[in-house]
Amino acid sequence: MGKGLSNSEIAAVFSEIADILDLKNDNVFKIRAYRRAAQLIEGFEKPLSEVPDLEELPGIGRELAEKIWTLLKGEKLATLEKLRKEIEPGLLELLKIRGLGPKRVRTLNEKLGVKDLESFKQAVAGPEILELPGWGQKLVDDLKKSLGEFQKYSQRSRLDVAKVQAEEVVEWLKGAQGIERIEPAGSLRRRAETIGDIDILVTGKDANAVMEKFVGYPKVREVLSRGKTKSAVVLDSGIQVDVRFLEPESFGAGLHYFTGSKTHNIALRTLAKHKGLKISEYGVFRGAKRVAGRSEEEIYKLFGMDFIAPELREDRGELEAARTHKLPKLIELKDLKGDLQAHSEWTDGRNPISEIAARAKELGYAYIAMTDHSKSQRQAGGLSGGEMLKEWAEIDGLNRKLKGITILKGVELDILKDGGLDLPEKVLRQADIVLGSIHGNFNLSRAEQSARVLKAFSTGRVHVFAHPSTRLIGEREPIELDWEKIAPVMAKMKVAAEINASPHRLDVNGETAKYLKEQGLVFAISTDAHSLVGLQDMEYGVYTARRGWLEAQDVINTWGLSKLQKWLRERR
DNA sequence: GCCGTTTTCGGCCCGACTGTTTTCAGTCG
Repeated sequence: MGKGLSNSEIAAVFSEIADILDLKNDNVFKIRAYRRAAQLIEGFEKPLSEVPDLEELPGIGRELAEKIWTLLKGEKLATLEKLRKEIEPGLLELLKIRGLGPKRVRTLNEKLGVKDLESFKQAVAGPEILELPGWGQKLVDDLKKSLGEFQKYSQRSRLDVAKVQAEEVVEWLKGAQGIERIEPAGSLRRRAETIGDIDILVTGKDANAVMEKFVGYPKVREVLSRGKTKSAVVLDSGIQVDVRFLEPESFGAGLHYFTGSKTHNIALRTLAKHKGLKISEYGVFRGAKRVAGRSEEEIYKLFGMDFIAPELREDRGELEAARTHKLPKLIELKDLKGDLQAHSEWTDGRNPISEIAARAKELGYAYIAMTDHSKSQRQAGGLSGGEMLKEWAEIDGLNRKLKGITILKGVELDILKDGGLDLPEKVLRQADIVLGSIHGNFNLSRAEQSARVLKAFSTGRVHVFAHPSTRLIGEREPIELDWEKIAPVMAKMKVAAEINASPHRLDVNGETAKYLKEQGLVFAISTDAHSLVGLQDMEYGVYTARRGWLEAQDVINTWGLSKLQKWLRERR
């Protein structure tokens, strides 16, 4: 592993600089430039070290490019070191508390000597805070509440958790009078892997009725704001939900605006400006005249663009592709003809193979791969070569009996620390499909980790690289992998990249998938189900694939059984 | 700090909501 910083680490440096500048009340546009750069870098699909000319990136000029080079060399950034000395380090954390921005934090610091979470806690409890101009009892009470929430719920929610709660709120709101359309927007609509707040847009005849209905939702723990067109609440679960009411002629514009992403919106807005148009959440305007806004299609059309699916709206080239009519025809759930990772009671799954196969058939699949663990996964009941052969014999028997579904004889094979395979090749040769997975030694360096998987793939026995990064969302960081080196070998050895559909994993993620597709790889979207319910997670894998610009043909389990089998055998 | 088919200087996205105010500051998205 080199000492240079990764993209997300560089993004974090720029975010920190922006925060400190904010606290120092520096030039807002300079601050915006740093934040914009941080966002760009965070979502950038390949390592910045491989970008020949950083200044070509939008929002990166000479100074930021130089700073990036410094960080890539593993050197410290003088700017940041200097700025850090100019403020109390504990103040940065306070900015994350709802209701506390740079101005208030600065006031607290200057007038009351607040320097971190602890001293802030004391300040809101004491009497002096109420003497500050503009600080009343209500504000202080609100800040106390946000402080409590910050300590309890500082993380974002997983996509599946947020989606279910949003759907419940939508159902409830449909009971309000005069509702015409209701649509969740925001990162949830873009199917991002984690969700901050849930945004729901509504249009109809009676805004007041909608707001009244919303704040009366039984699972509301607290109403944060209640206005004519916008209200916000916190649910019992801790998730914040915002509801906005829009007039029908503005609904498309509002939906677009609140779906984001922010960078996508800014890019489109900039384009609009060049055409003498102004975009807001109420529509697209030429002067005072609204020229579009009822639907999103209408807005994109105005700019000569095809409709851009929400999953693509991350400012990763979608506007240009829409303008030149080169957007991908994104994969859909109905394109899937099978599931390529599932576990049975032979190892750590809950159900017998027969039940899983029956459910797969109900889901409309033509095939399902049983991929129980290999022997190193002791805690999961991993199988030895002999036991694996017995499981496959059971599958042979089931396949002779079953109609309308084919069970593939698979294995989720551990890639050992040294890159060795966890079962003998002569056993693996009898499998229909072999998934290679990492389940331990997560902390190897980038070089060691990459060499490990490359050695495993060089055997030619692995068909799919399963949950490559091994990250668990909100729980475990991804391992270090050098995709620049790994992708060409996977392409040559015909190893597909898995998009693990479990909402805990979503691995590979959308950005990586987009990059790997560009390197010529194919993909498997698999649920990794350990129960019958788990088989239904496929939708989350499809969302992730769509965020990676994948089409049906890029995904091997959209193929018919015979085409898939041919691909699986071709390497022998 | 970035950027340029009106500019290498002078712009940079902006509206809603709350609280503490009598017209606005701060925060948020």
